[in-house]
Amino acid sequence: MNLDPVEGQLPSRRIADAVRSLITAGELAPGDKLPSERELARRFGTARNTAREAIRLLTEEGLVTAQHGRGVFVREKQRMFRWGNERYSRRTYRETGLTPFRLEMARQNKNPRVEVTSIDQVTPPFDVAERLNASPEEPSVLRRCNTYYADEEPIQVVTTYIRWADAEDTLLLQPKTGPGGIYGRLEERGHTMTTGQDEIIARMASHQEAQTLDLPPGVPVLEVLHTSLDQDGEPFEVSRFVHRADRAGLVYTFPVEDR
Amino acid sequence: MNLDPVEGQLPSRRIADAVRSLITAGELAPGDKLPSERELARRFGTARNTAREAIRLLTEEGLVTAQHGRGVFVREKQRMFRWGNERYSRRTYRETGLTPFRLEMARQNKNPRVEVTSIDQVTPPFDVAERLNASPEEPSVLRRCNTYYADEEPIQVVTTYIRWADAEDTLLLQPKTGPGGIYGRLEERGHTMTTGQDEIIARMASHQEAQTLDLPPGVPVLEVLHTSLDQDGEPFEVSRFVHRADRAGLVYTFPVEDR
DNA sequence: CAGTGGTCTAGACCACTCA
DNA sequence: GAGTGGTCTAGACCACTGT
Repeated sequence: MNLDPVEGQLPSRRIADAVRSLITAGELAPGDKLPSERELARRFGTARNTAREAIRLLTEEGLVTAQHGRGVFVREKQRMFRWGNERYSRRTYRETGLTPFRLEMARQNKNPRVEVTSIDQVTPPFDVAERLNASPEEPSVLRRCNTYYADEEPIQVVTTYIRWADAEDTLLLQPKTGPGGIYGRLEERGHTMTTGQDEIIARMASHQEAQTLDLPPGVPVLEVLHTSLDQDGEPFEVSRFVHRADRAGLVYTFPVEDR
Repeated sequence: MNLDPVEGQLPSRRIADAVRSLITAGELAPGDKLPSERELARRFGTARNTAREAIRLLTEEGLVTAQHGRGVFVREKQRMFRWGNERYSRRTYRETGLTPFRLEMARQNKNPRVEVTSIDQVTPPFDVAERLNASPEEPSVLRRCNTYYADEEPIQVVTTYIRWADAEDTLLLQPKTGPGGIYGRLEERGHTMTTGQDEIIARMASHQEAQTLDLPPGVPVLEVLHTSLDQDGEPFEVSRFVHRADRAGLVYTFPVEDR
């Protein structure tokens, strides 16, 4: 492995550049182990901290990932889960009998599992209250928190908000919401999803999210704030999806109106 | 400023937790200056590197940002630029006479500028070739690279790919593409955008992107790979949008088909 | 057990900002 | 020029992994 040639200003950058070019050149393939921090330091004639700083730079770029006691490895390209407006298509559900999540898992040959982590009556966060026409100052909504697993790996965390008036005395208060899921129960309350709106941002994960999603450092999250509008154009459900961005992508297909 | 109470295992975590709770409690407002690294180290009885590690953790979470020679500051909440399927609405363009970018800039009272950084005939990257039905092994496409600025701050980098057969001998080879922009010229070649598809991922920026976009550390990018389909369902244009994620959000509104 | 990454110490010099 | 973050050194101990 040739690790000498790179010229540069800072020692840490020189080490990072040298390792990065090995990776992009394919000499270090995904899954390969990097030289240890001590070894890099020795070869470049620096202190271990300096080699460590170089590794940190590469980690931040998402190129490598460290494993305690084992080594630093070139990150594997992960298969992507794809979500988007198809997530709300009733046709797909009727044709396959599968929820969008289970359909995607079947496509990828993974074992799906959904864990309902909490169901309670809460005061909605400001952005949710705004979109749901609910009071941000009293416990006006039902909140359902779910974690979705693929082969026991956490993939997405979803928090669903429904106005309390629509939720009380229904199966929405139970973990099992019955046939058709939450949208089935909401139809019985007179809300049919007619329009969807997804607002998407990317950001670094909070401490807690990083733990729940078992996120390696340097991986951002994709956050989708979904609002369901019914036949009267009234919002009746808001969900916040948090995906780990190295495993999830979104796809939206839309007509472009002419006039 | 009360910085003592937090208990925890690691000194660096304890410092980070203490500062984080000051921020979330509002005692340190956006724009406020944190105590210096040396001061934090003194108060917590640690080495400076340990306080520095705490700052690094907070930077990674996107909570603070360091300015060389000035200090570390609580990050300002930035106004969001919102993009999405409205980006391709012809109606908005006809009603306002503004491109989506200029419209969004006008809404936010910012000065728009578009810089065409290159126009050339190239071999398309694999993902583009796939979506555009173009050969990935010969210079089969025109590539146009643009950087978009708001008040002279780089906001997004856009790379547009068009099959060479559709582009040659047109204004698409020039920086100024004429009335209606590139879609105007492509209509003259028989392609009217009828359907759009946006594929969205989030990731950390590459070295070069971080420089072009003037990205602070710890800020991911949103990448949108857009494909335009014409009246025959044939793809005729693919663009890759790279946005800095702390300044940009996406919004998609879509009908939910019933059957 | 040896080797790895994770964290910490106690210094040092540099580049930048601001009064 | 005083104070700040940026980088580096040369050690140290710990927790985890594999043989």
